[in-house]
Amino acid sequence: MPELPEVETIRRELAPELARRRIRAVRVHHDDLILGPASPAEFARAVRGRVIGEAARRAKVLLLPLHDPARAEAPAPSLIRVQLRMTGRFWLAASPPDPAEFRHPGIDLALDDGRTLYYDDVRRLGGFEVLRAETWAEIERDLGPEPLEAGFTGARLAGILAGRRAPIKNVLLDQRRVAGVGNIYASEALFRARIDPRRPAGSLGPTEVARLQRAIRGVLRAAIRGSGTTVSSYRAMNGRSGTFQNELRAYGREGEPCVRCRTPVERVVQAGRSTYFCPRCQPRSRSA
DNA sequence: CTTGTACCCTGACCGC
DNA sequence: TGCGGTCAGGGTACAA
Repeated sequence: MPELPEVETIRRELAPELARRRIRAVRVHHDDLILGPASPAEFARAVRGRVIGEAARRAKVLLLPLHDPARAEAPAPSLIRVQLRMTGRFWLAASPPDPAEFRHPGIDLALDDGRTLYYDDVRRLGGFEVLRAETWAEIERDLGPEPLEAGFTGARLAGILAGRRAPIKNVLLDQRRVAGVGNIYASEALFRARIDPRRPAGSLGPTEVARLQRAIRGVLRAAIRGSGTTVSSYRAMNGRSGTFQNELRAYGREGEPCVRCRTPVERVVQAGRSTYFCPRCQPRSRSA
C-alpha cells in the first residue's frame, strides 16, 4: 500500500471534497473488497444515507467518519476504514474514469453532489470496512505512535527499540512499534541516518537513535511535500503521480552509486521484502 | 512474548 | 510468442 505520505496526500485531497457529503448509493464490484465481518449488503446498508465527516488518517489507514444526518453534530457513531494496501486508488468525479487508466473498478460511493468516489484496486488486497467508533478505538490502540506527531521524540523511539534483537528495518516496518512507515521509507530513513538496516534494533546508540528519529520525520515530511512516491502503481487523487521517487537515495537503486560516496547500493531481503542500503555509509558497527 | 512462513491477488518484467 | 519464475509502497493467520 501506499505508506504514510501517500495516504496523507490522498486524505488532504479528499477531505474538503467529502466533508458534509451524503452517500446516496453504494456499488461493490468485488465482494472481497469489503473487509471485516460485515457482508457487502450489510456494508451498503450501514453506509447509505450517512453523511461523511472530516477524513482522517492513522498510520496507513484512511478513515471516513459517518454521521447520522439527523444529528450531524454528534460524534460519528461509525466510520469507514479504508486500507489501500498495495494497489488501492481513488477517483472522484461526476462520471467514471477512463477505463484504460482505471481498469479494476472496486467500490463506488455515489454522493449527493452528483459526484462519485470510485475506488479501484488491481490486486484487491485492500478494501473498505465499516466499524463502530469504539471498535476502531480498540484496534487503534495496538498501533505505534504517529511519527509526525509531537509525542514521537528521540526518547520515545529509544524506548521502542530498547532490548529488541530484531533488525532495525523489521522493527520500523512493524506497525505496532511505529505506525505508517513502510518498505520505501524504512530504507530511506536508515540511509539518511547512516545505520545498517540489519543491526539489532536494541544495539543502536543514543546518537544513532536521535539521527534515526529525525531521519524518519524528515523523509516522511519531504515525501508528503512531494505528494508521495510513485514507483509503480501508487497514484494520488484522479491518477496524479507523486514526485518523491525523484528524491529517493537508496530504495530501488541496487547497483547504482551511492549519492554520498559512490559505492554501489546493495539489496538484501529482510522480512521477505527488499532493503536497499549503502554498505559504506551505513556501517555494521555502531557509529557515534 | 517473539520470529518466520505462507497466503491473499494481479500484472509487469526477465530470461529462455 | 509463450512459459515460468520473480517481484511489487501491505497485513494477517498460523506454526514454532
